[in-house]
Amino acid sequence: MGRYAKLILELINQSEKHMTAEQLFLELKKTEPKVVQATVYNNLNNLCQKGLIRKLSMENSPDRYDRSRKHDHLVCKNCKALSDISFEDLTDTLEHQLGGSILSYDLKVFYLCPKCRRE
Amino acid sequence: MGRYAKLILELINQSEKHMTAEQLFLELKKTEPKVVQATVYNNLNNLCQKGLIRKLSMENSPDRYDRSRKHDHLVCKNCKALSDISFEDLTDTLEHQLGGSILSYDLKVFYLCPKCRRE
DNA sequence: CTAAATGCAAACTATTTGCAACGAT
DNA sequence: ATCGTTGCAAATAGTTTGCATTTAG
Repeated sequence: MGRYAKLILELINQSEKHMTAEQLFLELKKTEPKVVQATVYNNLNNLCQKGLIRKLSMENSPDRYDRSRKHDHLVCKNCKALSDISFEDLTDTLEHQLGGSILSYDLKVFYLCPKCRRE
Repeated sequence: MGRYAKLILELINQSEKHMTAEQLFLELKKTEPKVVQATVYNNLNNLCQKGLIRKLSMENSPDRYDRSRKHDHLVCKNCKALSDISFEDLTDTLEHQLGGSILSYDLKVFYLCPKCRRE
C-alpha cells in the first residue's frame, strides 16, 4: 500500500467528518504539499475496492468517505450534516421478510439536527 | 405544470425501471423529438422539489428517478439491478432507538439477484 | 398580457484516464 | 529490473445556468 493510501486511510479513520475527496485532498496537502487530486481519487477508489473504506453517495453533493465498520447514518434534512449511529442490526429481520439472504444494507435516517430544529 | 413535466411524471409512475435522466430523455424523445436534455433535468429537479418523484443517488452511476410513494430498495451487488420492495415500516423502531422523531429514512438492501446467484 | 416552460449553447463540478517519471523492493 | 505509486494534463460524465424564444393560461 502506497504512502498516500496509508495517510488517507488514517485521515478517514481518525476523523468523524465524512470528508469529500476534495476535503481529504486539502487536508492531505497540509503535510504533503505535492499531492494532486487525481492521486487522492485513485487512492480512494483503491481503498474502497479493498473494502478498507466506504463511499457514501449523497444527493446533490460530492461523495463522502467513511470508515468501513458497519454502522448507519443520521442525516439532517436541512443542513445535510451527517453523523454516525448504530441502530439495532436489521439483518435478521430483513432476511426473514425477504425470505432469502442479504449481503448488507445501507440505512440513512433523515431528521432535523438539534441546531436546525431551533428554527 | 408544464407539458414535459406531466409526461416525465407519467413515465416515472408507469414504469418499474428507475430510469436515469438520460434514459428518461431518450424515452421522452420518442414522442417529443424536440425535447433537450436540459429541459429533462430541469423538470426532474422541479418534480423532486414538489415531492412528486424521488431521486436515488447510486454509487458510481448516474442518479435514478423513482415514484415518491414510500418504499425500500433491493440492489443486486453484482449487476446493480434495482427493484422496489416494501419492508415493514421501521419508523417507530428507529424513533424509539434514537429517542427522538425522524422525518424519513432510506433503506437499500444489497443482495445477489437470482440471475447473478447462478454464477 | 404575463408568467411559466422550453431550446440551445456554454459553463461547471466531480471524477477518470493516459502516460511518463519516480521509488521501493 | 520490475511493478506499484505518483504528478500532470487532458478528457469525460453528469448536470446546471443564462438567456432569448415560445407557449399556455
